[in-house]
Amino acid sequence: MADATFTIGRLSAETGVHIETIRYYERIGLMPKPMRSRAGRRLYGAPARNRLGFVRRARELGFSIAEIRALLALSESKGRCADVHALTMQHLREVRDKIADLKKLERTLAGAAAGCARTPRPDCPIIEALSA
Amino acid sequence: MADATFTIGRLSAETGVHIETIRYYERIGLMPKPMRSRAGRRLYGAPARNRLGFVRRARELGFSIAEIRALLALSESKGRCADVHALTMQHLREVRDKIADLKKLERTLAGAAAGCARTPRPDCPIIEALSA
DNA sequence: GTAGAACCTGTGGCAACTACAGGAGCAAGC
DNA sequence: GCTTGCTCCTGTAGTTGCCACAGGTTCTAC
Repeated sequence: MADATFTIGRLSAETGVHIETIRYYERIGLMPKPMRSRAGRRLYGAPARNRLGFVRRARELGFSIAEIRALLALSESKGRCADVHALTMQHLREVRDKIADLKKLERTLAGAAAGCARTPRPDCPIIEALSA
Repeated sequence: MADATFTIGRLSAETGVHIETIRYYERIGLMPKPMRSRAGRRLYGAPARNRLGFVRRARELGFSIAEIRALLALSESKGRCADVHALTMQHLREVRDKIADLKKLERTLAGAAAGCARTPRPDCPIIEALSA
């Protein structure tokens, strides 16, 4: 648990990020290239675990890889809080837009489905709506 | 406007679906292979326009290609309205789940951003939250 | 007759992974 | 000391739903 270094399997287990995803993050430069054992296996330490945890939580909040790159740069360069705030607000706006879009969609779908449930006609009103 | 046949450019203009996308739909079998002119150009008629319109509207409602395939099959085989209704309700559930997820996200992001806005500390609470 | 639009096929790219294939190393039990 | 089975390695291809070329032909309008 407090080992200085550990392999990718353990990093994966501790952070909940798939092994393939960790290697993918390395490939695209989101995670730094780790040390290797004599046999060529990746060896990680606490900083890698922290960074990967950061990435995972940011991904869970829906930040894109590009946005996470920016957040990481800001967090490491001790960038101004205002920059982080701006990035977060930008993301928040996108999330809110998406919610609005989906709600509109929901109303349309619910309306179509309700019409269908009410009328036992042979011609389905959902299909009709799509064919219009 | 009432021509018997027209080319892909006109089909694109009339339906609002990109030419590349129409060819893509043909490739994956969502649209049938059209007739060809002697020079090898695709020639479409009203049924193709209707079908493509159907696909476009269904895509706008967020149905996946696989779901649209099912809807098309149901609409053409005069499938039971209940089947269409079930597919729509399934999709509606997915949309509602996504809305719920995004709302949770929105609250988290808004909370983090609000903390940041309120406190002019050197350490950004958003970064801290992600690092935790 | 020729300029430039519109069309053709085929391929590669995007996001953010996931899933192999085919091989090598490593730890533990017999 | 050998085998079993797990973990790891690289590299490539697949996923979804398209979009964007490149490099070529054909059609249309002046």
